[in-house]
Amino acid sequence: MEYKEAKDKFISTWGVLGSHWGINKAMAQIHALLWVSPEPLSVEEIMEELKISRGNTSMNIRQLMDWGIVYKETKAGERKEYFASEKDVQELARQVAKERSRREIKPVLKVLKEVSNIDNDGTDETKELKKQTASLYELASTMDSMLDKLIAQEKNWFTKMLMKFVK
Amino acid sequence: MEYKEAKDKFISTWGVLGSHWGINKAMAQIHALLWVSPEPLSVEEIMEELKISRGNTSMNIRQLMDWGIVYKETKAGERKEYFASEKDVQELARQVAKERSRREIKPVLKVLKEVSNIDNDGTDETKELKKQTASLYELASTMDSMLDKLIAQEKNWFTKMLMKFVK
DNA sequence: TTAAACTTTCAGTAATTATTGAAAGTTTAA
DNA sequence: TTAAACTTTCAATAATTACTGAAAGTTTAA
Repeated sequence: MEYKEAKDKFISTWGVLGSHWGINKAMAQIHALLWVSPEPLSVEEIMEELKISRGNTSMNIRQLMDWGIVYKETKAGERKEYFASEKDVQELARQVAKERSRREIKPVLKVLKEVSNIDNDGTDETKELKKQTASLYELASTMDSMLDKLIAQEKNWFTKMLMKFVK
Repeated sequence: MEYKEAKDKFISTWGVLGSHWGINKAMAQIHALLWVSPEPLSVEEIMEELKISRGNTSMNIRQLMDWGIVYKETKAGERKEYFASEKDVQELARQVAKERSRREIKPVLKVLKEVSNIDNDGTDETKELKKQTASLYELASTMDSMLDKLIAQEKNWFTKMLMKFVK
């Protein structure tokens, strides 16, 4: 496999993975492109490489910056903006964990807590609702605590921890 | 909050969470409904409760069965089929982990391995592509090994493991 | 200032994904 | 058998989501 083919395969696969995980294709592909690019890229270059419009590029770069995994860079003496991705895989994992926890897990935990704490009126339905949402609450909060730990720790903590269990 | 309100809130929240994670709303909501239902439900009952069509109900129940988290049950002397969800939260987590690993992580690992192993032609671009896809490969395979462990273990392993890190 | 070089926004449109509902298929009791 | 009771399929349609491109906005150098 040649460079170009391999790169395109990676970008395309990353796009597909993203869409399975609720991240739009363009956003995932821009990230993939920057992830493997040795130099920061301009909007023009990204548009050109991925064959997407200026608007689409601009909006998705912004989202990647909101997620904290893409940065704006300027080259001395140039007006144009360039974009580069966070290159450290641990840091990438930390940021993604942090954002998904904040945006998705935390709000669900809140609902699970509320629902599992409704008054017990003694019916089977209510008992089951309380029991089942409480058990999901436990699972989700355990997982979320783990993510919080991960987010708070230094870079290598995650891999170190995983290694204990994998080896 | 009353029973009905709490239940609807849970079902709706589960639907939203699903769509953030690439699972369609109807599928997530049917799962939520069965998860908190003390008794198995018929297709009619599910349609009625969630206000969705027969076809939609049927197709999504089938997917839930493919995922291994919903079962068909028959009541003695009745022709109609009833459906019940796996009620154990650990088992639910195991099944979801198993399916997502199989459907999404494994194929991505395959691509990452291929791409990171292309010939090094000495250019910066190729070096960066190899380096960055290799580091993703490491992360993803570490995580996947963890999932495999989880999938293979007895029910409590997951929580036990997590507890070590959370406490 | 101003105008060139660039970025962002957003209404309109395209593409994708989910849903319906009726027809086809299946099972079972009589 | 057969026909009633049920389930599944799938073409048509609706709903959602993503994308485009031109206009508006911003920044900077002269």
